[in-house]
Amino acid sequence: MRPLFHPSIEDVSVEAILHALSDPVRVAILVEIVGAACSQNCSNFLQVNDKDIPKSTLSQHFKALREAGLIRGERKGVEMHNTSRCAEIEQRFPGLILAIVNAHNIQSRDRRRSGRKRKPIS
Amino acid sequence: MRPLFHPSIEDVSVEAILHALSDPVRVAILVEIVGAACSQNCSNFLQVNDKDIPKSTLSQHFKALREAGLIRGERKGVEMHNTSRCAEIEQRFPGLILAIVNAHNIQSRDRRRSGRKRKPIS
DNA sequence: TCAATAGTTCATAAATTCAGAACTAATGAA
DNA sequence: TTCATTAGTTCTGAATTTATGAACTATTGA
Repeated sequence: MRPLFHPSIEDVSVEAILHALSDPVRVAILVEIVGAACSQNCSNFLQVNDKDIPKSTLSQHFKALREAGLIRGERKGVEMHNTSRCAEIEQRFPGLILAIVNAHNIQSRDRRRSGRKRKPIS
Repeated sequence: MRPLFHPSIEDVSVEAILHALSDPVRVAILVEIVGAACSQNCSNFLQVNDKDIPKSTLSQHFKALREAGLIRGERKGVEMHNTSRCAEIEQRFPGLILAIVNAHNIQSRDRRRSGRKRKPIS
């Protein structure tokens, strides 16, 4: 299988980062990968924000994150190990990822408070 | 003519902001509006980064920026006065716009240094 | 009333995204 | 080896989004 493409850090563009993170599923994936102690495989995300994501779609989302330079994916046996490249990006664009993740957190908190997206009491 | 739509600040979403600013023309417009002492009309941007932008396209770009909550547009006689809403957004998502504009500046500087996008010596 | 200016809307072609189906690659068991 | 399983990618067509020329609207000034 052909090796996955990863841009070198100097080829990472702000446009690509912003585009990648303008999708709520991709932000959720990145936040999870950043926060996790160990690398994450794709199948951990077949459910995101209470929504089922088909695995072909998920694969495209991971590709988008990889090609934007936000994560690194390494095939380890049968599964993929995904790790964040945020430290490199922090070097190149200081404060960018933090500000975006932070803004997303503020938004989620506000939405919870105002009662949007609340799970129905089953 | 029907009045232009502007979202209230609590309806502004991170996704919409990031999507709006994932386009280089729109970032350039926003940066210009933020940096300008007075409000800017659309026709100031028929050329952006040495590229001609058709006015219908430009109109859509301004609409995208308005509907993302990044700028406010007011019709003043025959032309439109566009002003930034960054102060409001700073209240809601501290540091976000600054980090993005900053990252774009770093990228432009790097590109100039590495010789990309250099105008041919005519 | 007419022409000029500034910008929007419409229509359609081009590009992008989504998701099911088929495929590939690695592993483990028989 | 061969088969089944698991994890993920690629293919393909449908749906959505974007870009832009052409037509349109609104305001101003002559």
